Amino acid sequence: MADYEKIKQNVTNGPATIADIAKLAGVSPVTVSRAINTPHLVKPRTLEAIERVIAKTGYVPNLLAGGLASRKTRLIAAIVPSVASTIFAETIEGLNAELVSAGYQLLLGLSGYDASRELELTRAILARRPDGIILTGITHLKETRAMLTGAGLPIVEIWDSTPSPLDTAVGFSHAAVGSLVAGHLLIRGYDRYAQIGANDPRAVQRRDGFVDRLKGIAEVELPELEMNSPSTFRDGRVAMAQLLDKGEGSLGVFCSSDVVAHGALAEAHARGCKMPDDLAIIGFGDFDFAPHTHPPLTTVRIDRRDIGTKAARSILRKIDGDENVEAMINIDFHIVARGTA
Amino acid sequence: MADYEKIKQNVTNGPATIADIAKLAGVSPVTVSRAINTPHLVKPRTLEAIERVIAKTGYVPNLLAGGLASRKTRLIAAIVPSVASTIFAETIEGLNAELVSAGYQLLLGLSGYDASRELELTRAILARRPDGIILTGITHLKETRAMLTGAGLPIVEIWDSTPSPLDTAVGFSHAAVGSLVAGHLLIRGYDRYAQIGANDPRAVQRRDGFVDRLKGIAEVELPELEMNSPSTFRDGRVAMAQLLDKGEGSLGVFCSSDVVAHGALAEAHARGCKMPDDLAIIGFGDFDFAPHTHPPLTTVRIDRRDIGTKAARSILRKIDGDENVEAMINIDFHIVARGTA
DNA sequence: CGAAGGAATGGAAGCGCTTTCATTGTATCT
DNA sequence: AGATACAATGAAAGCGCTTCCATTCCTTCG
Repeated sequence: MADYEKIKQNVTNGPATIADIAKLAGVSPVTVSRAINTPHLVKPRTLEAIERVIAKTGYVPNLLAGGLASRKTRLIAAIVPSVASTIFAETIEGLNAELVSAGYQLLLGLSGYDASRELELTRAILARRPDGIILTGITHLKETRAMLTGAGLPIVEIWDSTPSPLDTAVGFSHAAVGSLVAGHLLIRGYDRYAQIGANDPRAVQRRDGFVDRLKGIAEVELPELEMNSPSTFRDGRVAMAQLLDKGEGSLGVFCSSDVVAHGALAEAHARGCKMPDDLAIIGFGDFDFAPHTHPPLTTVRIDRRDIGTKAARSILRKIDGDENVEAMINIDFHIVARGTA
Repeated sequence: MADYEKIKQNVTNGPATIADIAKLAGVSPVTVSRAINTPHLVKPRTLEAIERVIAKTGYVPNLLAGGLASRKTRLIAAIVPSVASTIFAETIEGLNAELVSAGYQLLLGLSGYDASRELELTRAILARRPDGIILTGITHLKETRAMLTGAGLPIVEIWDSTPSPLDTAVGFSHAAVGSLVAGHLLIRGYDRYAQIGANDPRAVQRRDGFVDRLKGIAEVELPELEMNSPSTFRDGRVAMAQLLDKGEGSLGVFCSSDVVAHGALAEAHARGCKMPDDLAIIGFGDFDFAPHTHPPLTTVRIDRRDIGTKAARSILRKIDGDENVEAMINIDFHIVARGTA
C-alpha cells in the first residue's frame, strides 16, 4: 500500500524515474540501471525484486537521458526520397526488420528527391545523435557531405554504387542496368530506340548507360517532357503517345520505372500495338503489378528488401566497431523477360 | 586562428557543445540557447555574432540534452502495420509533410498487423518520450492501452472510427464501407454474393458491414482461405477461383483491398467472365493501378493522405494545449464506379 | 580461521541542454 | 539628474540516466 501511494504520487510528478524504482526496490539507482542494461551483473534475487517493481509501476526508462549519458541512442536514421512510391518501401521494411531485431529504432526522413531538403533533414537528424545514418544515393550537397563526415558516425549510402562512398554503400550500378536493357533490346533489334524517364540522378544514370550502349548503333529518342521524380503512370502514357506520333517503325523503349512503363503500356495497348514485335517496353523495379499487366511487363528486377537488410547489417557491424565492412556491397539485378520485350 | 584551434580541439572531444559556441562568441551558454530557440530575445548584434560562430563550426545542437531539459522532444511517433502495402504509405507522407513543416520529426514503427508487436513498439517509442503518438486502428492490447494512457501524451488513432477513442481518432467506419458496397451491388442484383478478405480488424469490419446489409436478402459466401494481412494478388486469384468453381449464377464480390481485387480480376479475366453482368468486383483503396486494370476496377476511394494530414494537425493542436480538438474526425469515402461493378 | 579475490552494490560526477531567477544595461520620463 | 521600466544577459540548478571508481559482501583456499 505504501508502495502504491508512492507510485501514485509519481504519476502526478510525471513518469517514474529510475530513482523511484530504486527506492521502491530498496536498492540504488545504479543497480536498477544494471538490472535493465546488464542484468547478468545483478544478483538474481535483486534482479527479480527490481523487475517486479518495474512491472508493477509500468516504468519506461527515459532513453533521452540514457542516450545523453552513454552517447548511444540506439537510433538509426534513414533518408529516402519517398515512401509512397513502392520502390523504397520494401527497402525500409527490410531495414526496419533488421534494426528492430538488433534493438535499434528507425528514424525516417523523406527528402522528396530534393537535395536541399536532404540537407535540412540531415541537420535535424544529426541533432538527435543517431548511432548511424543511411542515405539514398551517392549525390549530396557538399554541405551535406561536410556535415556528415564531420559528425563521425557510420554512414551507409544505398541504391547506388560508387568506388568512393562517404563510408559504405549498398547498391548497384544504374549505368550497368541501362546497358543491360539496351543489350536485351538489341538482340531482338528494333528500328528505333527510346527512353522515358524521370530526372532523379539514378534514373539519369540508367538512361546514360542505355544511351552509351547504343552509341554508334542508334540514336536514342527522348520525349520532350518534364518528368519530375517520382514519375507517374500518366507521364508514361503521354510520353509513349508522343513517341508513337512522332515516327514510324518498330520501337524499343526503356522506362525509368514500372509505373511509367505501365502507363506507356496502356497507351500502346489502346493503340493496338503488337508487343513485343512492333513495340518493346522494359520497365524497372519489377513491382507487384508487373506480372499482371497486358501483356505482362518485362522489367529489371532488384531485391529491394535486400538492400535494406544489407544496409542495416553493415551499419550495425560498423557500430560494433567492425573495421572490415566492405566499402561497396553490390546487389544483383537481372531482366525478367515477360511479354513486352 | 585561436578560434580555429579551439574548434579543432573540440572535434577530438566529440561534437561541439553549446558551451564551446558560447566561449567562441564571447557570451554565456544561456544566450546561445536563446539565440537558437528564441532569437527575438537576443540583441541583433549578439545574435549575429553567435550565428556566425555556429555557421563556422557547423554546430548542431544536441536534442537529447534539449529534450531532457525541456521535456519536449519535437518527436511524433506513428505506428502503422506496414509501409510496403501502399495503403498506409500516403498517410505517412501526409503525416510527415505536416509534421516537418511544424518543426517536428516522425519516428516510424511497423507493427506488421501484430498486436503484441504493437505493444513492444509502444514501449520502445515511449522510451524516447515523443510529444505525441499515432496508432493505426482502435483495437489494442489492454497493456498497450494502459501504457499509453499512463504516459499522458496526446494520442491519435487513425484509419478507423469509434465513439470512444483513447484520445482522438481520425478515420471512418469500415462497417459503413461494407454496407455501402453491398448497397451498390444490390441495385444491380446478383444471384450470389461473396467477400474475399484478409483477417485484420478493419477488413473484418468491412466484411461484417457487408454481410449485415445483405442479411435476409442473401447469404454471403466466404472462401475458405487463410488470408493474413496484408493479403496478396495471389490470395485474390485463388479465392476467386474457388468461388467460381463452387457455384453457378451471377456473382457480386467485395474484396478487402484493391490488390486482392486485382488478383480476383485476373482470374475472372482468364476465365472470360463478363463484367459487370456475370461478375462484379469491388475493391478497396483506389490504388494507382485501379483505373488501369482490364476492365478498370470499381473500388472504394478514401483520401489516404488526408488521414495523415488531419492526424498531424490534431496532434499538433493537442500539443499546443488546444482543448477543443474533436474526439472523432470523420474522413469521407465513396465508390468510384468503373468497369467491374 | 584469516587472507585473498571476485561478485555485487553504491556514491559522485557529468552528459549538454533549458528553466528560473537574479543582475546588468539602456532608454524613457518627469 | 534621478527614478522607472524594460531589454539583454548571466549564474545556478536540474532533467534522468550512465560511467568510473570505491566499497561491501561472500566465497574459496592454504
